[in-house]
Amino acid sequence: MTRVESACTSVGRRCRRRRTSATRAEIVPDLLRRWLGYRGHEVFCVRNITDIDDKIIARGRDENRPAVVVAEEYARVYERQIERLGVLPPQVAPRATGHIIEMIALIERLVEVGAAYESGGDVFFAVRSFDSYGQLSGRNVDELRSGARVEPDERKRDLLDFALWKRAKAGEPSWTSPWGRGRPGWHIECSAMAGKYLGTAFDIHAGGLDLIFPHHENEIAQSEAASGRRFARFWLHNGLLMMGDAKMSKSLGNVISLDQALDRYGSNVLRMFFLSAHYRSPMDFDENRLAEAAAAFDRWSAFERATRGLPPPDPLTSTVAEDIRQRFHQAMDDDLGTPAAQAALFDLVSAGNRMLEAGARAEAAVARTVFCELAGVLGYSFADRTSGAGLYEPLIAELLALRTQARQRRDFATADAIRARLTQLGVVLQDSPEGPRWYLASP
RNA sequence: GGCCGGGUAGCCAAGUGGGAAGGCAGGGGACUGCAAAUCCCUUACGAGCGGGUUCGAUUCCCGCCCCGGCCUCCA
Repeated sequence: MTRVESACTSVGRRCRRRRTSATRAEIVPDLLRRWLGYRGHEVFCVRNITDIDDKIIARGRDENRPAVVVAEEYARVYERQIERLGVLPPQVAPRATGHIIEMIALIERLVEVGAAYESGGDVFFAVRSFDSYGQLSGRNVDELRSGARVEPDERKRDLLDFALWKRAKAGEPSWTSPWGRGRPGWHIECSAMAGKYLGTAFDIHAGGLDLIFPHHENEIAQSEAASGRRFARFWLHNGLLMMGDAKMSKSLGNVISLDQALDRYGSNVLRMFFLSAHYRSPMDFDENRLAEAAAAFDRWSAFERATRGLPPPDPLTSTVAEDIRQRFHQAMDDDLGTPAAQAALFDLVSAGNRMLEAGARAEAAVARTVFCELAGVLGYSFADRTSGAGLYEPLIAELLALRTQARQRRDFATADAIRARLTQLGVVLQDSPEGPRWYLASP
């Protein structure tokens, strides 16, 4: 069993930033999960949702509704969106506000072991009490201190200490605690929920590179100071997704929301976009990239379509397909090397098309099987676009027959008009030696 | 200023101390009534710049330039 915390997702922090990792921080752990699963590991995945913070409180006040209600609404919208992206749902998606008791217990423990102290209703983590603080992000406590530009807070013993519990302010949601009414600070919720659902020590913690400091660093400090055990064995940090300068993007007309992108391109294309670069590299989000990804994915779906009707492969193997499977495995085993893995898939598609061209149908069927298997591991799915038109299917067939008749009497004007009209209606027509084929345009 | 990551063809993007993957776009050809799809050929004597190590560097080392992140509250 591999225990994974997929990402610390905060509801309050949505899409305002020029640079964000939110979507990638969902795609990347999803990829890891799928790959581990394919490799025979059982994966238990938790996605923490932070549903209480300044922004949520502010929004609740603006909308004149309880903050937790607002938060839950946004959380569900978020989850729906991520699901549309084809991200497998986690086994557990705990909410911070449902784990106040666990957080309080954790903070009490930290106070007990001398890693935290109460100060006028606030509780702070004493950073200097934790020797390896800064290790994950490669920071040194003294340098951090000299670089600090914030005015000293007299309630803290040390500038670097961070809040575990915040004394309640008027009009804010608060909970009772041993230190009076208040609410949790940022970071502690992730430690509490990870501890509860994954255990005090677990395998992999994923998240955006932007969270490495201070959030992940603080999670480690809190969790390890309390448990005395190693928190996460491995960290999977994804590079950021640059949304570009909002003004500039707007003038170029390439600013697009995740929902819009999903509507326009579908989840496969989004996935192609994200997996085209290595997960640790930074990448730019703009619509030209999406259009390129769409063109690239079209090549895959064309192959899938072309091989759909092939008889299932008999035991015959294809050395070409097996070589490619090897390449794919090797690329993915080496730190989820999706660019190389996908390159192998593109080569498989080329080889498969050549098999088709050469009439090697049995071998092409093997290529198809391997292709679908591997693309499936990456989370791609191929819908049947040659059916599903429901009642219209017989009508399409009828129009195709009319067009074929027109072509036979060399009435190309009529034939082309039928094809053009069908295209307008979202039915793509392609002639082949075996007769005309059609499919519904994506997404 | 400090720490970290990155600069590879028109665009995107890998691997590698010794032939620079793959995709998109472009050009030529085959097939086709046409189109689409597909196939074949083609597009970096060069990898931000300058040094160094080496028989040999895009790949290692040093310096510089540029881009980005973090270094602060909040998430």
